[in-house]
Amino acid sequence: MTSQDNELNKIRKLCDQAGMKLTPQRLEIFKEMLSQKDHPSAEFIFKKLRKRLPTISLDTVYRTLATFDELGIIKRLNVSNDRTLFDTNLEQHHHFICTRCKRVQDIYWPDFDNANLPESVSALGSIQVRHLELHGICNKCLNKENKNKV
Amino acid sequence: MTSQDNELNKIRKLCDQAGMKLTPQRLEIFKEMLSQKDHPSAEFIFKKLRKRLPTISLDTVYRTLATFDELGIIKRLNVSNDRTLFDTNLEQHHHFICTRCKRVQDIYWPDFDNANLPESVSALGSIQVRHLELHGICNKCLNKENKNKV
DNA sequence: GTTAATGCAAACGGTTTGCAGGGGT
DNA sequence: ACCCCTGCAAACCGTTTGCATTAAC
Repeated sequence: MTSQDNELNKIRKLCDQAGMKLTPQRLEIFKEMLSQKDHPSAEFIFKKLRKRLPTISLDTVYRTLATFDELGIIKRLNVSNDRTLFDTNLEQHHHFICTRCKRVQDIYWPDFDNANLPESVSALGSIQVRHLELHGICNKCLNKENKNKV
Repeated sequence: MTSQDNELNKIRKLCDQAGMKLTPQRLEIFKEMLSQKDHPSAEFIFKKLRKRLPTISLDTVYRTLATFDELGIIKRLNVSNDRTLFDTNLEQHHHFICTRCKRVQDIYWPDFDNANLPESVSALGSIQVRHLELHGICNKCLNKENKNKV
């Protein structure tokens, strides 16, 4: 069984369970999302897919991503003020956001995930998600900066 | 010297240093922001101020908050998808966001602020800001829930 | 008097929605 | 055959901007 078949089975099962039709658009959006290692916006997915599916519309991408988010297949991110990003990585992880190029990189820090919260914090309510956002300048941008100086 | 005078001196100095005029709108927006313990939106400030300054416009509030943000007097928050919130708390702190009522509470956790980042994380670039977002249900909403059950 | 800030209204841009036609089951 | 999904276009809504007027310096 190829990984293509695997993906197809996965999304077929997911649509089935949710009582949704498996349309070519949903399938392609699903595949495109999985192929993205970073955190694409709806518009990015739309532009990539238009090459394969010339008639696909941006609002279908939005609708589908919203549905996938509700089903828990992907997650909406709040990291940017201007456009919503989507995350296909469902593992517990955090983000490093470059203030220069806006790239969002995944971070894993299990020791922090497992650390106890201070009493003063856990007393505020029932805490379900802990998400760390680091902001700074990524190596790629730092290197560019150094090259310009020389 | 009253705290009113203190505030007035502070904002007067800030405007002066930035070569900005001290207008009644700026003064009142500044005062209103300081009086807010939570994280108001531009529209919230606008609505509160309209009682005192009936002719103030929403875009002046936006412009002023943007200016204050650039001057470092306040900070923009990215925590909500729908509206931008502003934070007057300049101390290093984090946020607990109630998924039910959307209230944003400040969190202090100096041990975490001072903890070393894992090598795999610090190697990604120059990290300047660490901001933790906890999501869950705040006590106020939990209490409401319990009352409804009884 | 000079210059920057305000208020108005209109633009903007990302996202959502109503609707009619089309495609999956 | 049924009904959900799509594509189109228009609405939506928070935010920004151009411009003439006004007010701070």
